[in-house]
Amino acid sequence: MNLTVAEENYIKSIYKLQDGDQVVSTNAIAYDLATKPASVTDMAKKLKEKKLIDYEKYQGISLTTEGRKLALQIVRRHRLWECFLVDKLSFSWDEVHEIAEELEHVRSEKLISRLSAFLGNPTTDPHGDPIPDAQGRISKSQPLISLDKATARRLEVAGVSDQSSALLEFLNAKGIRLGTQLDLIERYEFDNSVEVKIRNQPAFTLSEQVSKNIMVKSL
Amino acid sequence: MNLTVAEENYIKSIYKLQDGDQVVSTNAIAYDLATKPASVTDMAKKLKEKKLIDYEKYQGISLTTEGRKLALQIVRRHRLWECFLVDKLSFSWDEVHEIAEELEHVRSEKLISRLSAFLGNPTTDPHGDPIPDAQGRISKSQPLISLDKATARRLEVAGVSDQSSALLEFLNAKGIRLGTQLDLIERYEFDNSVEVKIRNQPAFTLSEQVSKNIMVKSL
DNA sequence: AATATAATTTAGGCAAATCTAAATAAATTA
DNA sequence: TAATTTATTTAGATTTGCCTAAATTATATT
Ligand SMILES: [Mn+2]
Ligand SMILES: [Mn+2]
Ligand SMILES: [Mn+2]
Ligand SMILES: [Mn+2]
Repeated sequence: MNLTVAEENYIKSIYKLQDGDQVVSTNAIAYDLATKPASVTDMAKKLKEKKLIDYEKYQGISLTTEGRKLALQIVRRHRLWECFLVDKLSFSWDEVHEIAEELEHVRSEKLISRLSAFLGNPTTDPHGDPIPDAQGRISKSQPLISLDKATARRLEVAGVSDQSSALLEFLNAKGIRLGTQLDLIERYEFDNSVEVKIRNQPAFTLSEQVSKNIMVKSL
Repeated sequence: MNLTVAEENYIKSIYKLQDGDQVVSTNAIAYDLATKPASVTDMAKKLKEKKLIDYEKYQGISLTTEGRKLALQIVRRHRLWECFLVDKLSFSWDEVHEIAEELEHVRSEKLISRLSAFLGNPTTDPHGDPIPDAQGRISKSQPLISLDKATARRLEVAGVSDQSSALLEFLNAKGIRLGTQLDLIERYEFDNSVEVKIRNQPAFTLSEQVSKNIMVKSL
């Protein structure tokens, strides 16, 4: 199956938005890809033709088994390149998405398997997201909870659910990155803000907006 | 100046074929890019519009100063990626061109400067070709001669002028790579073949076809 | 110089990926 | 339920990059 760059971007977007096996709306895809709903309808017809999505008009879109398989390969490439940029080229986690968005379209089995080996076959990317293996399998880790719902006192940052540069830069500034250990000091009911502390640093407060997007595991 | 992938490939091809400042023919570009002369004419009009080439119909094509500047950046990206593939991902020199042909189109100043630093700011690629610096300057090395014209006895392989997989694989098989030191044993006038020897190995003969494409410097 | 051949350009078309505006269907609200 | 709002699709265009076939220009050969 040979996909164009545009087709790959659609497949990946649908995969991301599906999150399980719900059906995805035309509008949601258009918003995610910064394009127009009419364009999504056009592409939906093509992808259905290629048997990569299930689609009946007005009924939403979902990936076929074949489509999901391809999506996982694209996601794998994207996340491996993000690792490369951070681990080898010292980019920070808020700078890599855009570049990986292009690198992910260079298709070469050998390139990707070698890149993966070169990086030590990582299983998560710089944002804590899992990297599918060459067969598209995702090793399931312990389920994460968002910081705004956490109850345990000792926590470790294991991911971010919003990957906008805005959030990532904010977290950079606060000294929060993947693997950072946090003590949960207090939760304020009034605005659902939460006070946390990093070892050897003064405590500080995070808004619900922020804490909702920080995924943690308890230690 | 924002170029499409197709435009970048044309600019790079013109740069390669120009080799100095000759004018390049429609046919030559079509052949190099495996496309049709009519398509080249179409693109020539667009690139002229963008002031990247000088072009008057029937008079051939040449890069403007601006066009050459862009070409050098593309060449830089291409060759740096080739270095990455060989030095870091252990590809052999006959496998990297195709992949670099795609990677070269990922445009990010920062990516390329970091990649270059990561590789130790190399000045030649795995085929012995020079890598322009960020300003497009090419450090001129001592001029190379092809093996079929060499006279000195002790030689070092410093490049290949034909980069087809066929030649590169052949050289691999013979144990000839960049930096290989050769003793020139004999040149046979009859067919212009040449007998060479690698240290600690039996001597062997190379056809003119082959020796023409091996660039050497004398030691 | 006339003719033949080769190189190049033009004309006309096609496919991919997008768009805007208008039409239609679905969902929500009164 | 009827009206309104929202979501989605269709119709019709545009841009980019490519193609084939035919016309034109340049070059080489007699
Ligand atoms: Mn992408
Ligand atoms: Mn990521
Ligand atoms: Mn290319
Ligand atoms: Mn090269």
